[in-house]
Amino acid sequence: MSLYITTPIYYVNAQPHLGHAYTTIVADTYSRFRRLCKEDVRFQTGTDEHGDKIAEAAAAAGIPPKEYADRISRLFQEAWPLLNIEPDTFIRTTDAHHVKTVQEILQKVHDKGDIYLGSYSGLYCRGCERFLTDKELVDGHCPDHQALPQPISESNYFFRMSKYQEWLIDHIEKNPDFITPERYKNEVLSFLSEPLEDLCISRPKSRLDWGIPLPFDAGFVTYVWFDALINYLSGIGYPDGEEFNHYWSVAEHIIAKDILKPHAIYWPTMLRALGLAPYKRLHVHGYWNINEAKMSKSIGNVVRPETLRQDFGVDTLRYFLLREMSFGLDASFSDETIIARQNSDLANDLGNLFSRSLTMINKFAKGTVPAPADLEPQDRALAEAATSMVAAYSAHMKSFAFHRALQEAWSVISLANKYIVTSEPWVLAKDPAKTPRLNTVLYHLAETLRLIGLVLLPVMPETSMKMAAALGITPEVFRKHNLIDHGIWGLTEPGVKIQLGASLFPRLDKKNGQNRSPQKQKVQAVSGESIEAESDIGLISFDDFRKLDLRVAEITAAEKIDKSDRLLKLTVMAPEERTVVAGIAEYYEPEELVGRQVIMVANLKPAKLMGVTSHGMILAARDEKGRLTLSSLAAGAMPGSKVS
RNA sequence: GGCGAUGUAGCUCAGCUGGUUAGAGCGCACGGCUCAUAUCCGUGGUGUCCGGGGUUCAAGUCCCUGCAUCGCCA
Repeated sequence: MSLYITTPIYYVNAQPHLGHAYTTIVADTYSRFRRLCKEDVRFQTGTDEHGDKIAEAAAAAGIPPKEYADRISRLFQEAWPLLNIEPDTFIRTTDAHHVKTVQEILQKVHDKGDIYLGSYSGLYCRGCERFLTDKELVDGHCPDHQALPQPISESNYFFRMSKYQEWLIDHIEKNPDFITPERYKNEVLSFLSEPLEDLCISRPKSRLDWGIPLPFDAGFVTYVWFDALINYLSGIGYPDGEEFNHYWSVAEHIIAKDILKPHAIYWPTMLRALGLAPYKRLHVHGYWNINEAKMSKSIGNVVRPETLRQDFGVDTLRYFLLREMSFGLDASFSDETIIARQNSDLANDLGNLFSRSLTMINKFAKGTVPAPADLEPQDRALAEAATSMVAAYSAHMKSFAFHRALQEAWSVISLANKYIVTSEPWVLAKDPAKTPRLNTVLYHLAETLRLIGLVLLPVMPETSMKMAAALGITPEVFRKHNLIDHGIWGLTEPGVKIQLGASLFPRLDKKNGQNRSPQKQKVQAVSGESIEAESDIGLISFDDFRKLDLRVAEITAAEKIDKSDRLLKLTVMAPEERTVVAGIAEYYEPEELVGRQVIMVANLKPAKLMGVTSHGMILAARDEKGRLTLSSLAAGAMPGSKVS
């Protein structure tokens, strides 16, 4: 069996963040899983590089759009190997063969009569890169960008999407797996219950130059979806080529729920117009909420995969993302939850099972896996559980229930830990007469670990390799292992030497992840220069803001500090009495300060300045002449009241 | 405003077509073991299964209604 799995191509207006990483890790894990089932897999990801926003960002950076796209695209290409993600193809919408394919398809659909010239007038938001309806506006402004949309009237080309509406409804209803999970299928059907409008697929060159020109009208470029979606075809060599014939019928797309409509409605109708079969399946996942806030570029609480890798390691990150989210639903990400997973699931359960089992084989069987003797019921129970786990795991992996698949593996890990306690190998080891029994127990542990290591390969490739290596399976041999031939009990050859290594997973304390600061999120390009890839760099999240304890402070006393020109020692009520040192002596006399209310950072670490310890910082700003002017309130407030 | 989803232990959630004392993991408390990464194993408890009404011999599970949260559409 073959399989073609894709992620969306990511728009190069943002650096890779957790959302991109999740989708791509899912695709990588699924690819590795199907390969582990001996299937032929083609895995594609890439970048989407045309459009207003890119042109504008490039202009702002003073470089050509292509150069800008090159830079950001490279960030994606470089990010994936760091997370052990191994796509077969990385497509870019600026690739020559993609451009050519898009034009061929446009021409074909145009020739067929499914693209026509129409006119459109409305209010256009540059931030959204689209026209807004009156009902979307809030006080005449775009609700997402707070900008005033511009009235524009223009001719444009439209794709006759409505023509295929009935066919699409029918196709979705006849193929229950076409869109999963079911909630998203229902959402699409609900949307399709209303008449579909035709899709505007062009922009006049006068307004947007950075795009693929329409082959039948040089005055226009194609817009967003007709360009982007076609990557799924151009990446496998449409219209001809063996790869295309081989892979298109088995295409499965993975997306986040925000681009459901283009993938579930635009794309199948485009394919229908082209005379192609629709893709096989569409897998839709939810969002990661970070520290309980919605992850969003505009809020700025994005998490960089690279930072996570440094803080927790690739395998922990991959395990966490797949174990914590049930595919399709939203999930929460926080340092606390990932650390909890690492400590309880990975270090305590798996890591410790692995460690204690290998140590016992080393101590009680001279470092080689012994041959099993007569079996007792609990041996059979463990072997049976491990074997049936492989089947249950596979079924869940096939249906994108990654968290369930992992739960299956962990129930065997838990059983193996109980098995050790009930069989007490350390007691057996003291009595030479019990050596056969001891050998049976140790063999069963080794074999259970081999199977666990095997099923973990798609999720945690490094850990899986370490486990195999420790059990005496070389990387060259292990790479050839698969679930069909090796997912069965009893393949460990007695006598194989084990290799003791370091712990699989360290236990973490809460300090991990704490070094993640906004400054560290600046991404370094290979050349070493820092790129302002998106507007949110340097922004802090609301949670960051909440860390600040800003309060109204009333100055009750002020005096100059000896030998300092700039420092004043202030006594403030906020509401408790504090001493604060402020560098405002050049601009304010002590006596004019008493009674004033200012804004103070109340939870700044105390610092000693010219021998006086300051417990806070008074906020001030420079005026146009460079003089400091103190912060103040428009009206009086209670000393100590919170500023927010 | 229309459609839909969700609301179960402190937290995160599982409970298929209604059927014996409602479950898991984490956290918490106590006990046991010592091979092991202060890890593992065992025991324990709490739940008005969102509120109200109804169908049924029997409802967390079906119907109606109210509330809350969320999503899509307008």
